[in-house]
Amino acid sequence: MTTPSTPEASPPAPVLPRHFIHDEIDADLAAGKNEGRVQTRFPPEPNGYLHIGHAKSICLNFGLAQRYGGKCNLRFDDTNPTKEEQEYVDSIQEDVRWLGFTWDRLTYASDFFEELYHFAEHLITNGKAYICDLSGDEVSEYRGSLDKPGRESPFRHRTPAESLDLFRRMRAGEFKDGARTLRAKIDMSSPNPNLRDPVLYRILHAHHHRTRERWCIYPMYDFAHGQCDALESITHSICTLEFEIHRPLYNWFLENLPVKAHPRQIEFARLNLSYTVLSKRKLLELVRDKHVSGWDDPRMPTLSGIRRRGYTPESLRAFCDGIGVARNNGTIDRAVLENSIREDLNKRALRAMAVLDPLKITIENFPEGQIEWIEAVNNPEDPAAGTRKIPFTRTLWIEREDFKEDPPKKYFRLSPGKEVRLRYAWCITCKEVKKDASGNVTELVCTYDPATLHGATTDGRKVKGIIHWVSAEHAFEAPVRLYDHLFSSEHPDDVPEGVDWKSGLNPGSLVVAPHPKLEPSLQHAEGGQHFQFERVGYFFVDPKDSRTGAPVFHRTTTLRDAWARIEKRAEG
RNA sequence: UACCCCGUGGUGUAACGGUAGCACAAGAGGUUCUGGUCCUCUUAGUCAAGGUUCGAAUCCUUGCGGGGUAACCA
Repeated sequence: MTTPSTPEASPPAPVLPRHFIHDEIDADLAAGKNEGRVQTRFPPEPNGYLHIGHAKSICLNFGLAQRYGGKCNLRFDDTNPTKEEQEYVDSIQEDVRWLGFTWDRLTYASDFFEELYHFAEHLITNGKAYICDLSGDEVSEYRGSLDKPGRESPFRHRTPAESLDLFRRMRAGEFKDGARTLRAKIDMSSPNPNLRDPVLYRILHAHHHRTRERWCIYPMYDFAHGQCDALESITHSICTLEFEIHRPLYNWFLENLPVKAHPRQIEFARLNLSYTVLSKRKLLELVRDKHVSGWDDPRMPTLSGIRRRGYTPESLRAFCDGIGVARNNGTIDRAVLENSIREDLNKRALRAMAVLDPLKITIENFPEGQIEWIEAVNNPEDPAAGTRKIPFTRTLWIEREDFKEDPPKKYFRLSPGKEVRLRYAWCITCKEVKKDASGNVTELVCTYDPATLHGATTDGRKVKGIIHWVSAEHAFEAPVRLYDHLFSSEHPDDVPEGVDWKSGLNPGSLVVAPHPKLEPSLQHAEGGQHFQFERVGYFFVDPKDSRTGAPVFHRTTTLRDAWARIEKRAEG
């Protein structure tokens, strides 16, 4: 007999939090716009690797499409051939797929170069754009400044016929880079500098990663973006706050061009994360100047770096859904990200024992040569993960920080004469401390209580501390890379005038454990697997550097550590 | 100095003129063979001053604070 499922019994579907963009879309839908369609796009420029800030945008754009039963395109905004590369195009697609999203159409702004060119001729013909012969410096001088209106270009009143001829000759390659531009004729005294006759096309004799040498004039972002949106029938063009001031121009083009659709631009605040930088320029600099091993260095906030660090797409999506979407500029605490991966990995990561900073102990009343195979749970959160056997022998490794000769108050771990439980095994008591000539502890001699393998002590004495261990005879060593914040300061972008932002780099962001001792089952760990090293942290088997039988571990994040907090508080 | 946007606990985000809620962080306790997980509880907020209203985080005005904008970048 099965219990009939009642509505109460089935867990409610997770409701993603609403935000202001939903309000806007709902209003558009209610007003009957776009035939009830919702279509978005994620429009990266292929000039760098995607980072976690892009993840927010990806989750937003694809998430909106999912929520409203619409579609989301992936569009490469490739209008500047001097900065864009195929390598970036490839990595971006990989990252979006990895995050778990499937685009409807894969497009490139360059797919629309011919249409954009004709749009430009249309503006010229209608007297709304002209060819300007001013140099770059002159253009910016004529533009005025934030508080001073601009002056009209002397070429502003060229006839449409003359401009059209010049524009065609620009395309034909008759002029050198920078010799002329196509400019919109809008308003040189507008308080919005974007409307002061913005440049639409510039001459660039450059190789483009897709169109090769086909073009020597390229549209500017403003002239390309909205029109591409319209050509793709995008309904809602979501972008970050710094484009807000471009919106009047975005709309001006759509109003003055023969486009069928009129998408709407909506801006939101980009993600900022503490203890890292999130600008492509700075990330590129870190890569180029070798402060990190590459775009996929596990300390990088890039999606490829975060992936190699051991973050899961599920945890990233949960993070992005949880932080909200608004128009306030703010910085998310790194701890929120860490919380999202801990929450995910706690449920799925297999447990194992690994001693990162080993200290040798000898159980003097445990027979030499004897091996006891002890059963250990693979994941207490998931019974289906089963159990495994771990070898216990007379000589073991324990964590050096799990022993203190002079234990502070509330220290539950090993110290002379004190008893602790070895996880899954027996309770031991420290009988003797061996040291080298300079006073460093080299070995502990302990005894074990054979009656304590399962359950408590027989005489009722309490053993509060539990520590992890590895059989010295069976342990193996493997590279274990311990990562920390890339920057020591919480807001690495906030540096005083004249100070290099890179001076905030954390010198301890990567520490390789010198002689970690791992339990034997870990030898067969495969690239891409997640583990929790009990009492230590979550670790990821690096798919890039690991080989069969020779895994390389990356610390994704530490476990929450109540003792560390107590210690820290005691210090100061 | 011009224009635009934004101000809700420490951080981020809800509340759509009607009980200021959630998450993270912080703190206290409980459970636990991970000082993990889990559970309970606590601290803590509407930038300020006026105005409209029976009633304002929400609408208006002013002030203050933060951010954006002057590439032939996106």
